[in-house]
Amino acid sequence: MKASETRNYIIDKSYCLFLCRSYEAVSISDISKAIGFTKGALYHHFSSKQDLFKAVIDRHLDMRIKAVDDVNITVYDYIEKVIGHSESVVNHMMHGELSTSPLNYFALYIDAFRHYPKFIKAKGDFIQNEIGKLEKIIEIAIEQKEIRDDIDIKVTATNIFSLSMGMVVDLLHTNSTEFAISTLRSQLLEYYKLIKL
Amino acid sequence: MKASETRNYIIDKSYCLFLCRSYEAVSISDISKAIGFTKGALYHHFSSKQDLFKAVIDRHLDMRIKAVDDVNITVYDYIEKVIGHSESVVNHMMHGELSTSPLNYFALYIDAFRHYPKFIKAKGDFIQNEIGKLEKIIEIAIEQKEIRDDIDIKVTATNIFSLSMGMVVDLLHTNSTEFAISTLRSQLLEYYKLIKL
DNA sequence: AAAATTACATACCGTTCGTTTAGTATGAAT
DNA sequence: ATTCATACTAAACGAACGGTATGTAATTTT
Repeated sequence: MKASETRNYIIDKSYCLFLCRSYEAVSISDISKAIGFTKGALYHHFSSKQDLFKAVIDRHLDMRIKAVDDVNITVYDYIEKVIGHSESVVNHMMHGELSTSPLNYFALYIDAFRHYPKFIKAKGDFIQNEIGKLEKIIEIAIEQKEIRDDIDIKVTATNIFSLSMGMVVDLLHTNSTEFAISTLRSQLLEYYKLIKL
Repeated sequence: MKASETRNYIIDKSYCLFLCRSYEAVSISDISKAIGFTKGALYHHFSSKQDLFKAVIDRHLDMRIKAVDDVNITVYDYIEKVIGHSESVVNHMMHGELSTSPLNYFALYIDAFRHYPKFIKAKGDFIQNEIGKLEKIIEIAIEQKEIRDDIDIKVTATNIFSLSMGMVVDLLHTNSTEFAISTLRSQLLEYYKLIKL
């Protein structure tokens, strides 16, 4: 088999294991068993366990998750987009080919933070950028008289962002994606109701 | 030394280790070194690693964190209480005797979920109860004409709760507790501004 | 004071860890 | 046909893992 194919194959299989258990809890032997190759083969493609883990994170936990790229939309459209995006992310988590709990994704993030230092910075930048875009959207929405002008733009952006993050906490305890998404929708729309003109 | 004292001493020391690394990453030998006793002594007080871990969680991650016990307060007072409570929790995390990142607390929660099943239920009940109390407070606040009566009580309670949870995400990327707390204050007060009469 | 229990230390169990080394088919390039 | 890198297997490495059996000093109970 071609090297790059095998490499990706190993990464994908390892991803499942790292996702469902922790970095330390998954052993090289476990992975070797899962991929159907010996440990030697594994070390032919990756120099160490950490090297493999980094490859897994790069491939599967990268910041490709951009809900919004255009700032020329209304706040209402932004909220709709965020809901839609959250829905697809959650569905992918829960009902994807490897159905797992959001808890596991959280745990994988933390493992990434701990074993792949550059990741925590990337994630921070991502959030900062995401809130920045939202501020821009709110600014425009005020000019366009979509929403009230007596609100604090920065804080409002943070609030809306926090609400979408709050869903994650929800998901940790309720196992129904439908409920979590509908809660998120209610929360965001309630907030929108408060700020709209 | 008395048994119960030694036991608590071991729990406290283990707590530091489990907090800063993960359950799997901390070995019995690590703990043995940290407490200055041998492994044999350790297994005299605890029957297994998991048994020790459960004791750590029971002692240090229990649900004693109740910001509010009285529902006969205004929404404004509730918010002030939550801010004050969050402040003390965060300060304990960051500037306590063992100064550590909120990331570690998150990780410990997840470890507790994974290795101490009853914990996830307890935490879920706690959140449910917390939001329930908040609903009651909001209900009264509407009757007392403190806040608007055209809001959805359940959703509003969830929103306020989500905002305080959002701070945690903040803390994962900013290392300044002052900033995180002042952001939380701004967020909650901004929301209060929107719902007050 | 004798007996029994407690609180620890010492030494070791079998297993598994991440990693390395040596060797072997395979297929392309010369 | 021979060379040579590639993609893998098999086996072993020392270190560390969680856990236990046995021994002993100190304390408490009788």
